Amino acid sequence: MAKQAPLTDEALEHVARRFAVLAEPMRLRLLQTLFDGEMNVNALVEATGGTQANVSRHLQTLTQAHMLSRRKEGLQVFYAISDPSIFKLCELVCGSLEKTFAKQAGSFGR
Amino acid sequence: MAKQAPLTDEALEHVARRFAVLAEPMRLRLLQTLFDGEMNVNALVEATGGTQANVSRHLQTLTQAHMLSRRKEGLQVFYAISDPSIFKLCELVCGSLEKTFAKQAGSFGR
DNA sequence: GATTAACATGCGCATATACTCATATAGTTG
DNA sequence: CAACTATATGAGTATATGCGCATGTTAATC
Repeated sequence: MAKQAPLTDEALEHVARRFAVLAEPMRLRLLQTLFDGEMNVNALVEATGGTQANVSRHLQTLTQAHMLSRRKEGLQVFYAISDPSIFKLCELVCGSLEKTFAKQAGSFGR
Repeated sequence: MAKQAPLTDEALEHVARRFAVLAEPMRLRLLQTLFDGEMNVNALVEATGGTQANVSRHLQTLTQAHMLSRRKEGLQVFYAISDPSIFKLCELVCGSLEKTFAKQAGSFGR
């Protein structure tokens, strides 16, 4: 654990943007679905229950954030998680949320 | 590492909300400032350069998300990081961003 | 109890973004 | 080249949220 140097304003904005990408339930669901491995858009549409247009947009956002990789094969496009830190991030947040919920003892709802 | 069970829609929304709280540069700056330990609002206002009203609002958001603790002492209110996972979260994202920037070789700016 | 200090909050505005619908693009097959 | 499939994208709308300004609230001091 090295001592943290304060981040510049620009760095903070980049970090914030990265968190913002993860701040949408649909994108999290897509990531979660991709935990099992590469998938094409249609499969993701069916797995998540979203519309094709919306899923496509979120996949674009995730790809631009360098969290997903994009591989074209004929008519289909396959997406896969390209940033392993995503797994740990989700684990961390889930673990932290479990503790919070444990404290609140099931009485969550804002 | 246990196998990940798929999260419910409700759980996904909670995770998303948590990420959303971290998706603002000003809130990240506040957290970063609080890495050194407890501080009162005035000190945070000076350290971050924000307005008092804005800092207060962000502190409220962070507290409601159970990331900060709030301690009142006379006229002053002291805030401190109450969720240790925040440190690891920031480390993870920063590390991941460094890799991304290394690939882009400094040519970031959308 | 009036004044002052530290912090919180109501309100309005501006901006960002998620969603839907329709349409465009790329690639395959007849 | 026409028809079809898989995916992407432009336009419009609705909602969320960050910010500034002003004001409210709580607590200490005179």
